[in-house]
Amino acid sequence: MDLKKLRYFIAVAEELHFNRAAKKLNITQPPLSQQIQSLEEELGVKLLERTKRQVRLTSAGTIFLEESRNIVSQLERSIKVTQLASQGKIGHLSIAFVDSAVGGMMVNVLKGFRERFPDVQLTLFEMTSAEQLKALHDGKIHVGFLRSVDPSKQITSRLYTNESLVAVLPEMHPLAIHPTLSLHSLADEPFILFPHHMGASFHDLIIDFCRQHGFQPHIVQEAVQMYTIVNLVAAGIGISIVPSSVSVFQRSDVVFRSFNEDTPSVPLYAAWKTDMSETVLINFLEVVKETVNSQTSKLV
Amino acid sequence: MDLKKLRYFIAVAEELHFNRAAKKLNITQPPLSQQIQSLEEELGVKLLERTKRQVRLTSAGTIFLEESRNIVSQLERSIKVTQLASQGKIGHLSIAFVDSAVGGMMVNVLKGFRERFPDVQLTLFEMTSAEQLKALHDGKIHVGFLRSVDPSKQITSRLYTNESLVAVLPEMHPLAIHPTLSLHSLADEPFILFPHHMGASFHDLIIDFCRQHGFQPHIVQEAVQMYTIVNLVAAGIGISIVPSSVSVFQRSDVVFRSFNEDTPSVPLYAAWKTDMSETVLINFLEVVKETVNSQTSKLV
DNA sequence: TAAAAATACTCCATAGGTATTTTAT
DNA sequence: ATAAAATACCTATGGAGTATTTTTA
Repeated sequence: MDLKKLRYFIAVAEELHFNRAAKKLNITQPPLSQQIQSLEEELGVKLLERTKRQVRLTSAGTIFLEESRNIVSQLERSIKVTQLASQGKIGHLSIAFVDSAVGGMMVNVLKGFRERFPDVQLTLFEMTSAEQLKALHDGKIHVGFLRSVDPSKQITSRLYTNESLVAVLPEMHPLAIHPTLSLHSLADEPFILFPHHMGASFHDLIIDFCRQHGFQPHIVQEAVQMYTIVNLVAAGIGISIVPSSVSVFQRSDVVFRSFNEDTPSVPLYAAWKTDMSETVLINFLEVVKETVNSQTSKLV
Repeated sequence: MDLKKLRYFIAVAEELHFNRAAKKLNITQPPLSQQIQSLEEELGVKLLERTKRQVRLTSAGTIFLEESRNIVSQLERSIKVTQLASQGKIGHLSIAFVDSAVGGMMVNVLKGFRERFPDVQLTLFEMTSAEQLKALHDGKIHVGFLRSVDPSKQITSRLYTNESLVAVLPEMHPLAIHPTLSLHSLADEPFILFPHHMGASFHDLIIDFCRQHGFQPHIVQEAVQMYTIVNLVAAGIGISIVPSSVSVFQRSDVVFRSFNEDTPSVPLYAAWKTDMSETVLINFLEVVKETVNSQTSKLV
């Protein structure tokens, strides 16, 4: 069954005149008659009554006209939807991020993407870096913002930002009176840290940083979310070292202090499955790149 | 756009393998590849990812697969519906009848039709014969059961039944004590009759009947519906003469009495537009004919 | 090397064209 | 006599076939 036949039938049913319909369809009358005949034969149904110098729809023809219109318009709609999907203008994108990334440019990325692709549905997940890598492998998310790279070639990463480290202290802490501090002054402090087993990289970064300055931090508490760590510091459980972007999350009883020393930089990567070539993702990564560029140029 | 392409695409999308899909479609692999290519070109969208020795759907392809399935199944449904309509197995039929016809075989006709064509919707109207002829001309009803024929050739009528006339008397009327009566005994009675202006034939039939037996009936009241007439008789307004089938409508205070004389017969016709060739109507008239035959044979 | 899709090309079915006939008013 | 659909016949596009090449795991 060719959709063309349906269009031809619709034209004849609308004009109730083979010649006019043929003109409208930019063909001549005989092939139109043939097509309608073949359509009727294919259905085994008389659709049109050719009589008394005029064409009339049979009742079955009336029904088939309605149906044909539906099918043709549905096909047109389907084609449009498919084309929009292939251009990444509609569809769905699942995005994960480590909680400490929210404070940075993430919100600008999301705003920019939503502006350019308002009909793409975004689903956001907060996950640790390790959870994100697993979710990427499993195809649960399309893209992640995380702090460690995958060893395999199946995941592609791109550096998004590099942050320095800052100390988090209770407001009443003696060291809080200075605008900056030295790392070794924290040597005897109780530390709250991201757990090693949930992602070695960030944990080890802090430990190494301390070791390079002559001490082994005394860990009294582990916590997964950076904002949990900040809250624990506020409660007086201990102090911590976090990526600088966490400091956008201000709360009472807590202060952030940068170090006199150069700190190691904490990377934030955007990561996606290497073989994932969906246009929604390509578009999203494009917006990510643009956002990074515009932010960086502002800083200059 | 040929629906064939959609079917081909569905097959490939289901098998994710051109050779197997081609086998399933009873064609060879090369034309299948070509058809899919031409479909992709027509849409301007890559539907399938041919890579690494395997075929995969793109996300746009996934959407188009869903859409294609819908379109194909809708087309199949549309064809079926149209075929059923052309066979008169679904659809709609508007039927009118004079009120006095309900008592006769009408109910058997309706029952028989409903049995054979349960998916045809019937709409019933009670109308006078004149109203029915107008409604037939206007295309408001498909078929009518009425007591007069249309002079024009546009309406075809077929005799359905012929009834005799009976008298309707109040129960307490002196003439009611006899099982039958003579027409001339009604010569001085007050008559309730169907109005002349609403359809001359039945009115004139009664008048002529009386005249042939030597009197002019004294009309005290007119009423359109036969059952109204019966109720008026019950109320003591007068007496009347009605088609015998009206007597199936028994009510207290009223008796029906047949005449000693031969009465003129009152015809009941089925009537329809001559150029109306819809199968629902043909089927209905067939059932009408069968019902008449089976009823008649029962009487024998 | 082998499996699978793409390409090359051949053939025929059929859509669409022109010319003409049939049909109903 | 004329308007309109059907029919006859021709041409050319393109769908399906066979044979072969390309690609990649």
